[in-house]
Amino acid sequence: MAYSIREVSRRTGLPASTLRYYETERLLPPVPRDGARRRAYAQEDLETIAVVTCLKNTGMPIQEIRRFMQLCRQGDSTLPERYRIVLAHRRATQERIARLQKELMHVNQKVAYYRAACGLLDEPDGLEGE
Amino acid sequence: MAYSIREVSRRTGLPASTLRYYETERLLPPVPRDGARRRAYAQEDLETIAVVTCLKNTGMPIQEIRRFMQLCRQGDSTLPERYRIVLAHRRATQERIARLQKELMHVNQKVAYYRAACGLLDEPDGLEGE
DNA sequence: ATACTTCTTAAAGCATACTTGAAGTCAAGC
DNA sequence: GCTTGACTTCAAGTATGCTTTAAGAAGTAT
Repeated sequence: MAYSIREVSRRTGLPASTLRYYETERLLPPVPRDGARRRAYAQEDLETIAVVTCLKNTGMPIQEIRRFMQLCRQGDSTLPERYRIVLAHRRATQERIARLQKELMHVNQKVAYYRAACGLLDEPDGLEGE
Repeated sequence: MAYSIREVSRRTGLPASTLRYYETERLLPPVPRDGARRRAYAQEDLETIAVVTCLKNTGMPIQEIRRFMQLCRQGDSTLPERYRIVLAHRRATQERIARLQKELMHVNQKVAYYRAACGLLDEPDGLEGE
């Protein structure tokens, strides 16, 4: 039921150095060690890492992730604040997506422009794979 | 028909320091100067800045933006390469959006979890604005 | 028991994208 | 004519998020 840092790295796709970094930055709780002072991750730690990764992938800065994860370790009294944080973060993420989609339309216009412009050149092959 | 750096900053929302930085990084062509060696941006430069901003907002790193903008200044012979770049960039942007949307679902699950968990507490007010 | 591998910590280093500071130029207002 | 304010360049500094290095400990294979 305990995973080495190597195994966790394999499962999460995160380099071991990053897992150590997250721990020193207190995004993860102090991971229990084995007899040789090596990290022995529990299932629970894997789930914590998944949450951190989700927040990171949605653009939350390390500082805020630390804040949130610390609240998680402080029990039910922090539930309302955690709720406010995830609500605000959902909003922020929705706005990021909306902004990306808006910019994507500009990129699409560029694609259309270049497709037309290239079509007028002497048919450069190998561009049909789209 | 010529804009001061201050005016361009106001129109684009980018700090003057960033406009200078983009120029030294050759994301913009050398901007023409007035009699006092001050930048006098033309309409064309505003459009160039808009393109740079679009690429930046969609996550393209400075290096690649420089590459693309340099190709733009090299004439029609670079059209096929520019086409390949915008195609690849569209793909990358679509993938980024898709990944964000996937992670957003996880965030939504967190929101639902915390809404329920908070509902079981003594009704903390001021959270209904969603 | 000796070598190899994998881990440990702490500190330093790196990449990216700007931002700030210092020292100087120039036109305008008082 | 002197100050003020907006600009100039160039170099150095900052913030974020890791990654690498150095020095060492412990378990494993020969």
